Amino acid sequence: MTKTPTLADVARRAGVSTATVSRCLNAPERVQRETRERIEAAVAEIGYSPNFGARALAAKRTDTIGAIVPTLENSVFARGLQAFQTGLVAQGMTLLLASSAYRPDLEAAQIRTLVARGADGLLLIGHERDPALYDFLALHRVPVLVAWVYDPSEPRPSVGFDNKAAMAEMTAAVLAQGHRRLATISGHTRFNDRTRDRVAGVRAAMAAQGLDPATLTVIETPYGIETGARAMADLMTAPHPPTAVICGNDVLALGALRQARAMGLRVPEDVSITGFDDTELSTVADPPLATVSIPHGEMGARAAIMLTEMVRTGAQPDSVALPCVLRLRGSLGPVPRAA
Amino acid sequence: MTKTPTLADVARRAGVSTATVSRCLNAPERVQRETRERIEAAVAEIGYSPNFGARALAAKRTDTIGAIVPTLENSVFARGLQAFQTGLVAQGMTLLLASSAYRPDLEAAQIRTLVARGADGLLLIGHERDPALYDFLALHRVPVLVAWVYDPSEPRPSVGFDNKAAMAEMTAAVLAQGHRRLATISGHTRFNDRTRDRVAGVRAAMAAQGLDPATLTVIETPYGIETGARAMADLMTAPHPPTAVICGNDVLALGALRQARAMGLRVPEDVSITGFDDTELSTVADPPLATVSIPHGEMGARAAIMLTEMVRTGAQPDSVALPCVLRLRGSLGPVPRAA
DNA sequence: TCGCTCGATGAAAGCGCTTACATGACGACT
DNA sequence: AGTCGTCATGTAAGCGCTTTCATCGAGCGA
Repeated sequence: MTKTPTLADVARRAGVSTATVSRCLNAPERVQRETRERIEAAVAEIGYSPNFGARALAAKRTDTIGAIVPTLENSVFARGLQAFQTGLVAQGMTLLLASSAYRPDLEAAQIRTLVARGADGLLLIGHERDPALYDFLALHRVPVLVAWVYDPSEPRPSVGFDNKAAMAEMTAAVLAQGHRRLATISGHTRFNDRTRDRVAGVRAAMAAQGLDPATLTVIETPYGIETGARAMADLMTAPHPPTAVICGNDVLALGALRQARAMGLRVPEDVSITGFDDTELSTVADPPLATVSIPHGEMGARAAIMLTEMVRTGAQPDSVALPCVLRLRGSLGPVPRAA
Repeated sequence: MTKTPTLADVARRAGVSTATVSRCLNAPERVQRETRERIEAAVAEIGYSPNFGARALAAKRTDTIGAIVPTLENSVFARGLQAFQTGLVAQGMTLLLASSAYRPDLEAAQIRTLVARGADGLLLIGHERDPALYDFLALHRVPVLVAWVYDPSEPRPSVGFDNKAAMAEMTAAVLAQGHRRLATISGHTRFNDRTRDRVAGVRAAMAAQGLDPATLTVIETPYGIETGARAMADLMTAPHPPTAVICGNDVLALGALRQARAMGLRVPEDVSITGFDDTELSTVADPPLATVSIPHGEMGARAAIMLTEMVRTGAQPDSVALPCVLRLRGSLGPVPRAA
């Protein structure tokens, strides 16, 4: 069992000092061409690759970015994360990933873990969390970028979209179809500013049309097809069922859609259903799901660039708002005559 | 700007040596109760947390596990990964994640990156890759666990399922419905043993029924709803269209389903369609998709335990086969009379 | 009481790399 | 010729932790 080669081995072999080898690896332009070639040859010959711990210790950075998402179960975050990861790789960074199962306590633990693991920066979803966590991050000088929301009033930079405005736009489209009895199936709004903003968007759009936002029925439930279906069942068996159900995301909406079918309700003739996210599945549903399309790829890519910049320069960039676009598909139709 | 506290600060404060503090952190039972309490108090007071780089350098491990999946775009890998990540956290490990976009060259680059980033072990999807990569990993003494397949004949341990057998089972179910003109929409089989095994499974089942496997029409295409739809269009406009289309995964199948609907074909009356993976979307499709259910969660959780064990003890565990189960849903029906 | 063992702790040597600073060679300018 | 700046490289001091080995008492059997 021979030892793994070190910088010193390379230096010896190339007949230079370790400093030169280090420079050759980190800033090749600062060493003469001839020397560089000699070093590169030595590296190749003995199969050297730098020791991560030593590098991290000496350089005080790991070139590693942490991200904590609520879940990977559905493709809601997976797509943005994919773009984020790809973007990081392009910047020479690596992704440390954790998930919180939508639980603030687990998220807090993960934040601490990732920082302890040497994450140079952190991507978090949504602004809302215990201020102590932000203090902790400030103490450790770990820059944070918040994604999936855009809120310039928050002290931290974010990259995402205006959940409230997007949902208001969708609601306006629903109202334009003549619907007046609306219901919303939402994720839990506690600890979750995205879901809360979306519900607020529905209410805002109603108010803008002179409707009383208090008449909106809201069911909160964990994200999931099954839970969406159950919520739908509750809504439609109530005394005055809504004519349109605005769901907080596509997964809930697909559950609602399935449930409607199971109850013999036609969509959109008997009830309209809308989603949020535009996961690729929404086009496969029957009828295809009307939803709000979110720029996952753009958001992930931008996040990678912004966060890398923050880590490297310490800069505090401006928040970036990305546009959402309405996809008005078959699951949204005019209000039924009888209603 | 005060410096972040170090082990030495804790030691000074607690009136002990750094060695004792280190022991207290890593093997608390080896230091006397009273001393331990003093140290713990000091840690809390000055808000100490260990430096990752230093620890990695001195201990020669990072408690970090790397994983490289082909993509996060769809939920095929996301669900297993979610379980894997959760399992790792339970073992005190952290996940370094990369994706390869199904490209062997990118995967190779990612493998090198993750090793350079100090991954103690690696989770890879499928066995097939350049042997030089396995040499590289052996050289760096990084244990590898292969997931999403089960193949005890390979030299490396794997945790997953027998893709060929599972697909053969599904095909047998299709044949049992009287279908004889079959087609398969598959992911690319080059560099991908999973897809290849699945196609082989279809052929094996045909042979078992005395059919000529050569009569199977196979279309290879990248994974995606659109590509699945296009493949379906090609299949159904050919001279002798199949009566059943067996897809290599759910995403392709959902694309095929959508295309069938677009072409005015009824499923399963005119054509049957089956998938593979049992993503949660398959129950939402109309008709619900017949598919092979894969134990994502179990696989991810087992992988986390096995790989942690490999890293900690250097053991080479036996491969683990997990059972798949057929979900025969509405998209599979009897062969049409006219066919 | 003596000699031992054993458990708790300390001293100190790295782990492999980065980087501030020192050195020396070489031109260019005065 | 003397001075200075520049560039390529070397020297060496850490970075903060783990771990080996040594030390020191206390407890214990003879």
